[in-house]
Amino acid sequence: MAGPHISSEEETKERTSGWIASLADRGYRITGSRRAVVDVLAESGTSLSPAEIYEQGRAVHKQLGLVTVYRTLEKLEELGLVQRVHRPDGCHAYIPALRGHEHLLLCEQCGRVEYFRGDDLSELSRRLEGESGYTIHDHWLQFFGVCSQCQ
Amino acid sequence: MAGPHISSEEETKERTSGWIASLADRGYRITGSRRAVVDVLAESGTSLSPAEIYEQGRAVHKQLGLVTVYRTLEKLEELGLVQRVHRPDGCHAYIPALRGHEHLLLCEQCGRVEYFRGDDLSELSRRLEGESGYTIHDHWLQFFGVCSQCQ
DNA sequence: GATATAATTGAAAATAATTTTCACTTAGCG
DNA sequence: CGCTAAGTGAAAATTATTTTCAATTATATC
Ligand SMILES: [Mn+2]
Ligand SMILES: [Mn+2]
Ligand SMILES: [Zn+2]
Ligand SMILES: [Zn+2]
Repeated sequence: MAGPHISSEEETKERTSGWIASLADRGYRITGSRRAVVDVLAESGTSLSPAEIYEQGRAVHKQLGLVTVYRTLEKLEELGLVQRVHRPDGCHAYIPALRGHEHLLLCEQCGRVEYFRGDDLSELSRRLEGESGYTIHDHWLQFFGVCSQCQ
Repeated sequence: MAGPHISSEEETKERTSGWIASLADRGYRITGSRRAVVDVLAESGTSLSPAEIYEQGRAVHKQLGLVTVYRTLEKLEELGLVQRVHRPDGCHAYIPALRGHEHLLLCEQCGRVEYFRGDDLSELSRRLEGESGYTIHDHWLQFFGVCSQCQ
């Protein structure tokens, strides 16, 4: 059971090419604008809003439009590659999506995002089902704190 | 350790008067508009968006304005009495705030909200602190399912 | 490599959600 | 009762997002 882990440069490069391949597989064309959005978000260790992706993406592809950032996020989300992060201070930023049974550890200062596995909430879940009469399908678990860089 | 629990009519009445008292204590005036917003949200078993509060609130106080709904929510939030709920499908709805160490169980169908206690994530939290170098301050835990009514 | 064509683009316009402005009203104190 | 600062709703302004549209371009086919 591996602990939370900042993605290495290797891994983010793989993520970038994987997302590009997924877009192509689905029949979407690979354009400079889409490449820019993918590059920026796949290689970011922190969550980014559409406006931030736009800003950073223009460094890669200067004619990038904000509209295309929205449109590309929509497609990446549909492919299950990115998702919104929910935070107390706002939920309009995106991250590489959780894969399988994963949860988040978030830095309150810098927005850094880490992924972890290995929680076991099945007992609690069963207890709640019994007490409430709900059929439980899913859960979210997020920890908030300050990363070592920010301390 | 009590299980999750739909608030009784008694309890929601108390919540309503408690919120009104808190607003008054803080020096805010008690108006028909504020009363309407408080009534609607304090007595609701489901999360409500500002527009829904506005709509329901007009049944209580017909000249209520949407602006005042926003302004009242802002004050109730500042007093720690209400908070936004975060859901996969959107985070613009409000609920009576969690009190102390509580978490949510949400119905995916009807929006019903239940509160529970008694999770223990301290071991997991310590493990993550050790592995990540973060100092963890807080966590969110939410279960999603279908309530007994909706099944 | 050239060509055809449907997908994609960015700018501008439209829409939706929220906030601000403002002239009028009123809750709550004396 | 009055006084007055706080609060109101309508309308305007702002912000985030989506839609429209004419021009461009990625890719399949030759
Ligand atoms: Mn889990
Ligand atoms: Mn907890
Ligand atoms: Zn940090
Ligand atoms: Zn339900």
